[in-house]
Amino acid sequence: MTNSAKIKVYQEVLDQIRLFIEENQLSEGDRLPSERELSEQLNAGRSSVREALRAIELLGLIETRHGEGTFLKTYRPYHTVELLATFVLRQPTTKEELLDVRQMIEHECVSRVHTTLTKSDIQNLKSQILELEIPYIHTHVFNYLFQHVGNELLTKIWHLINNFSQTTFSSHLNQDFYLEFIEALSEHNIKQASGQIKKIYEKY
Amino acid sequence: MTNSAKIKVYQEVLDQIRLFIEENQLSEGDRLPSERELSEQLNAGRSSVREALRAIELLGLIETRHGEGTFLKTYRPYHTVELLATFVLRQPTTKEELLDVRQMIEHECVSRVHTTLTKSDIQNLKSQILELEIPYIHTHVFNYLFQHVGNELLTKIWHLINNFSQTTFSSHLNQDFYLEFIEALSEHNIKQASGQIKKIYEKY
DNA sequence: TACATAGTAGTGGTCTGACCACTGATTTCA
DNA sequence: TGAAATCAGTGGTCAGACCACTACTATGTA
Repeated sequence: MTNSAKIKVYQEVLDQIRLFIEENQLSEGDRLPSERELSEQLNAGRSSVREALRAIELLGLIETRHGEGTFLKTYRPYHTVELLATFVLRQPTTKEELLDVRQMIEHECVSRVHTTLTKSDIQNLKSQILELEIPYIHTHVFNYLFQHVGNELLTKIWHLINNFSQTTFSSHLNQDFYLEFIEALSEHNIKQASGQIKKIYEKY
Repeated sequence: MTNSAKIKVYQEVLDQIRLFIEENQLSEGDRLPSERELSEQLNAGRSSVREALRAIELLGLIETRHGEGTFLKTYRPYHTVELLATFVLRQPTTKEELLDVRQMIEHECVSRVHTTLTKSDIQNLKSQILELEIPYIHTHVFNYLFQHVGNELLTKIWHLINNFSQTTFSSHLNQDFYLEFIEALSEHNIKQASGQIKKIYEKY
C-alpha cells in the first residue's frame, strides 16, 4: 500500500536544490548554500544533503571546493561519460536509441542550416577539417553547423546526446568524406547531404 | 603541490565498485555487496560508500531496495538525459525554441508511427479524444502515439519538452481537428498529417 | 605606514555510532 | 499444517565529532 510512494530524502534535497537554482537565477560560478545551511533549511541531515550533492557533482553539474563551498559549473560530461561507458556498451538497445535520435537531430540540423551558411563559413569549416584527426571530425563539424542553426535548445540537446554516444560510437569516416558532405551542403544539395549522414550511421 | 591530486573517498569507492562489477561479471539484476560490507572491505566509512552509491543510483545504473540490497539495473540513457536536461535546459530557453523543437519531434513521431498503428489503435485513440477536454487532447494524442514509436529516449525528450512548454502553450484546437489528424495518419497520409501539425503551431 | 604572521570562522571531507523501517527466512505455537 | 511471531540483515537517516582547507581579520613588528 505505502509502496512506491516512498521518496528518499536525498531525492527531495535534489529537487530543492534545483528549485533553489531556478528561483535565485543562479548561473555558472555562483555559490550554493553550504551543506550545513542546506541541511538546516531543508530539515535534513547533512549526510543526506551530501548524498544529493555528490550525485549532482558526479553528473558534472556542480563543483566542490574544499574550504570554500559548492559552485555551479558549466556542464561538462567528463567522468560521467567515462563512468557510463562500461555499462552502456553492454546494452545494444540503448546505444541504438542514442544513435537513432542523434541521427535525427543531425538530419534536422542539416536541413535547417544549408540556407544560412556563407561561402566563408564553408571555407572555414573545410580548412578546419583538414587539421583534425578522424575521431574528432564529426563532433567538430556539427558543433560548427549548430552554431548557425539558431535554436539553442536543439543545439543543447544535440550536445547532450552527442556526449553520451561518443564513447561507444565515433565516426570512422575520413576528412574527404566530410569535405564532400560540406560541399553538398554548400550547393544546397540536401538530398546528398542527408544521404551522407545516413552513411555515417549505416554500419551500426 | 598536493593540489589536484586529492581524490575523494567516494570517487575511489566508485571505481572500486565498478571494478567489482567487471571482475565478477555482474549483470543486471545481480546484487552488490551491502553498504556495510563495502564499507569494511574498502576501508571507508559507510557514509562515503553511500555517497558513491547514491551517485550511481542517480545515474540510473543501480537500484536500491530497502531491506534487500543494491542491485544492478539496466541502464537507460533517457534517465540521465532527463536528469541533466532539467538542469541544462532550464536556462534561457525561449518559447519559440521550445515549440520549434517540439514541433520537430512531433513531426518525427508522426513519420515514424504511421506504419505501425493498427486499426484498433486508431479506433481507441479516436474514442479517447472524444472524452477529453480541449487543453488535454494534444498531449494525450502524442502520448499515445509515442508509445508506438519504439524509441524511449526520443519519447522521454518529447515528454520533457512538452512539460516545459505546456505552461506557456496549449493547443486550442478541438476534437474534430485531432480526429482529422488521426484519420490522415491511419490513411498513411503523412503529408496531410504533417500539415495538421504545422497548423497547430501556426499562430505562435 | 607597510607587510608579514598568527589566529579565526566557515566550509567541505570523513568517520562512527545510533536508530528506524523494511525484507526474507526461521522459529514457534495453536 | 499453517499462521503468527521472531530475528538477522539491509537500506534510510540523523547527530556529532574531528580533520583539512580557505579566506578573512587582527596582530605585531620593521
